[in-house]
Amino acid sequence: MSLSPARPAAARSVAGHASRPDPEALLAWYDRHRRRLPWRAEPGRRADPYHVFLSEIMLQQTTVKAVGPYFSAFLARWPTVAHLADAPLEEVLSAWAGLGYYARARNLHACAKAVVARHGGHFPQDEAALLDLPGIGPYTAAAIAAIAFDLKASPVDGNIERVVSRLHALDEPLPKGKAAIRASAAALTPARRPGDFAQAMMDLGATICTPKSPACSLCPWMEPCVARAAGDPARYPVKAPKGEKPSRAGVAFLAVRADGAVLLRTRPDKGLLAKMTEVPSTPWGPQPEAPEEHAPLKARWRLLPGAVEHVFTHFALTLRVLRADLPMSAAAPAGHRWVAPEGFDAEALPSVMRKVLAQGGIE
DNA sequence: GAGCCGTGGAT
DNA sequence: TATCCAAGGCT
Repeated sequence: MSLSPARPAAARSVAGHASRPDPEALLAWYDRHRRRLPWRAEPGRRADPYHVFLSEIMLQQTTVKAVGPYFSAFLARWPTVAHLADAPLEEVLSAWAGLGYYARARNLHACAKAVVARHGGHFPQDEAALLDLPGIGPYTAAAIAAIAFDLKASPVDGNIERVVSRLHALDEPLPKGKAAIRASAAALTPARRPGDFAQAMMDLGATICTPKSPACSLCPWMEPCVARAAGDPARYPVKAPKGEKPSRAGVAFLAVRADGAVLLRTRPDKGLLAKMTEVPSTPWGPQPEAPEEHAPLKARWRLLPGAVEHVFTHFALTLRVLRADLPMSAAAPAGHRWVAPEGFDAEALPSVMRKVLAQGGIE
């Protein structure tokens, strides 16, 4: 790719030519408007690498608002990476329940163990070594390197993709166009305050350069922005069209014992909701299956009114719920267990299963 | 490279 | 209601 020749930072636009975006202008904006977030250090200081790591994993495809309470809870329960490494995986999964993308929780735990085993409990100050850790990909490795250690790294998340593609009017559809965006982002990154620069880019994307109707008049880079000059910044980033989302259906078996305990089991080690807790059900397929042969135990099953609707990343699920009330003498079948509602918080119950329980009036 | 992997809020 | 999307990574 070709870069425009370097010009003094103070250069102003010549007729028809936008000036080069000035990193210092963005940093000055950041110093005035930076968001206060639980995982961020005070201005002028570096954040704890463990805090940066924990927040970055939680923030993958997840909103700041959703992460807040989970971040606080994890930090209170496991104050250091060594504490997290020593925790049982089941406890980490139950603490993560509700946040989604559960492979992150399994990798978070594996990563904590690896940091202790490989690096003596300290995160390596090296992008390549960070990238080698489980659950840490190109974005997160660069983010930790930049934010925790102020190394000259260029994380590219959804915010930065948007900012950079607009800045240069890069219109090659994603994901193919990501290479050019990454190169542009790297070229923009200054040697001074690279960590603040990365966070400034993300804050800019989150608050000014938003997906729809961006607030260009408030943007420190309004003048050099090519998309803004062209009049339609919201067109960027251009994305490849996505396919249809299929539907699946199933029937869940809500067995309730006389004392209120519910029959639960743990999902398989791999695939959707791996190792999470579930209410037993038929397989989820394109067409609902006959429930009889899938019931966990013999009982008088009654169909509850309504259905549970839940949308996963790549399919939509409709779950009808059968309920049966069992006596105290009912034994849990192999692989199943009775769990009282008071014990739900200690279970790794994903949201879809909370919905199933709620359908039976249980919570 | 493309499919898999959650959830909830905004528009 | 439908669609998008939010600090992506793994296989």
